Amino acid sequence: MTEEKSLNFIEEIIEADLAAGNYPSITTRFPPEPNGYLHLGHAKSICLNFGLALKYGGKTNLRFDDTNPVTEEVEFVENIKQDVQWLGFQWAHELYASDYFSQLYELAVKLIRKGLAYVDDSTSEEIAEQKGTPTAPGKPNPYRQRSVEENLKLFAEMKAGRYLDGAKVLRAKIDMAHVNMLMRDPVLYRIKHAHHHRTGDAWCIYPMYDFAHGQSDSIEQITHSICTLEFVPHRELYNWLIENLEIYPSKQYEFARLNMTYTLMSKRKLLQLVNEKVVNGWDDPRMPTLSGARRRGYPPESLREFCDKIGVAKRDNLIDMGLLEFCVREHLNKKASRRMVVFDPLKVIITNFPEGKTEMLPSENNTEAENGGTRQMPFSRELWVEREDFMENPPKKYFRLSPGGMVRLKSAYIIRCESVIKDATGKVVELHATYVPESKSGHDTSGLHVKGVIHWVSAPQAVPVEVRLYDRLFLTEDMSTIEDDFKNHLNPHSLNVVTAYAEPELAKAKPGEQFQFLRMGYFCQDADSTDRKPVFNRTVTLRESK
RNA sequence: UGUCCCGUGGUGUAAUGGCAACACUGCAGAUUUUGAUUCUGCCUUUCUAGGUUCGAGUCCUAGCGGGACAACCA
Repeated sequence: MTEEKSLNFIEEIIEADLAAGNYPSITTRFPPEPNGYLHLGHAKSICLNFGLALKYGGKTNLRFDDTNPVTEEVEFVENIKQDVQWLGFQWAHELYASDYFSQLYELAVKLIRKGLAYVDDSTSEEIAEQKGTPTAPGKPNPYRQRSVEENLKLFAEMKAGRYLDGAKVLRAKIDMAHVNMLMRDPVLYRIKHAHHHRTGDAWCIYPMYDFAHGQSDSIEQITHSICTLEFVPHRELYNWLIENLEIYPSKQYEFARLNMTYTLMSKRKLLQLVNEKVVNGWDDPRMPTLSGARRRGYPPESLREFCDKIGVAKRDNLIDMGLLEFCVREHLNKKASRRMVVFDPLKVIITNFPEGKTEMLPSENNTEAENGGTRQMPFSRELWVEREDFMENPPKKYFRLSPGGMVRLKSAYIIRCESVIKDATGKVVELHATYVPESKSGHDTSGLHVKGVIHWVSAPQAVPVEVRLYDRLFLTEDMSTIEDDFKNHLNPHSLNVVTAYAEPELAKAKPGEQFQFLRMGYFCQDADSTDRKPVFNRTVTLRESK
């Protein structure tokens, strides 16, 4: 019980802060911008932020970083909330950066009064040009010398809608020659005559990220503001603003974002796949989005376990998709009921089984679950088996069906292949077999020992189902290394739809229900299902060893 | 030709100056009415060079390598 898991670097910081009495308790936040759907990378951030608060008895706010009305929508807000809850977390407060627009405006005025911000009439091109480069200093322009009074008046006019988009911006007055480019008089406010999803047309000036995020953290008294590595250079500005605004000193810490093999985490590129209909929406099971994962059948606890396993550090990483699949299988193995479904059917006639007779055989739903129970499967003279489970000329170590060979039909009988029926082209169309009556599953007195066990479905009772077989979205392992269009790397076989024959019990399944199709993988019933045709998504294949 | 961040098995993550470990992957074997699960074993690791120290993956310096930074995006 005393085995202690080592701490990640953020936990170390928090424990040190708590031990030093720097904070009575911690407060974190998860700050998505509602301009797209959440993906696996966000799951890492969510698990981190909410997990920390849970572990140390603090709280976590859900705060939408909605300072750019042009790209943000209510639809995204709703889906983000749903995804966070699905992952299993509950926020202390649902908040919006836009809730603070008035306070933020006052803070900007305060900065102007202190002579630390000015209104600039330059175009964005001019500002970019004056900014210099990482190796060359920027240079100030004349607007930098405007008086406090003039800046106050101009900023008020910006707010009042006196100017067109892009005509003016408010900038911090720091140092145009600073080594950190973000400190070269960063833009704080820009004019956008755009409708905001929450504040409507109340505002025509909107704060930039750097003048909204840290200030929101401060207003909410966030103790540990955790973000990804690309914000490291922003930390200096984050602290500068807090200090000069004289507000609650939240502190920013950065960790490495999640990268995974054969996929992308860029919201912009994912949006492109959706818009160009490369995939069927944000929740397409091939997407690395949380809604895609949910639809594909990934249990939320497996995602949490995954986030726990990958850890939190500061070095760039590329996590094997196989690790996520491992976590998914681990949970599904314990939860999912077993069913038999034949994907590529080959007819088998049991020649010594009476015509018209149906025998009901019990089969275990899940031996891994404590009370998995059993279901009844019809057995009859005509069966479907997997075409792949028969080989006319089998190699040495093959232990499925072959001419004259025996195999166990799972939960049923041992059968022997007596003859192979072919069509004119030589294709195997049917197998004739005999069954061993004494070999009935659970009551086997035959004394036979066969190595192979295969799944099967009774042909007359078989129900056709649509099965969607998903594979990796991209063919390239590390998508961060490509230099051409990412769409060139799409896997043309990422979706393969087949009609399969299922045992009748499967017809009772409901959307969202998860199964293991014996020897075929884990599957989840899709919402596209109809009474006529149930649809199943392949969540993940079974592990396969030779 | 800048500043900042980061270099530990194939991939991740630990080791907090004192025997380099855990997970995933891979390989081999055992069990198995799923070639699944389960179990056992094995392979493979501190970027380089100096320095400090009784002792360095850990501290210092330099080099090398990777990443970030020049949106009125977040």
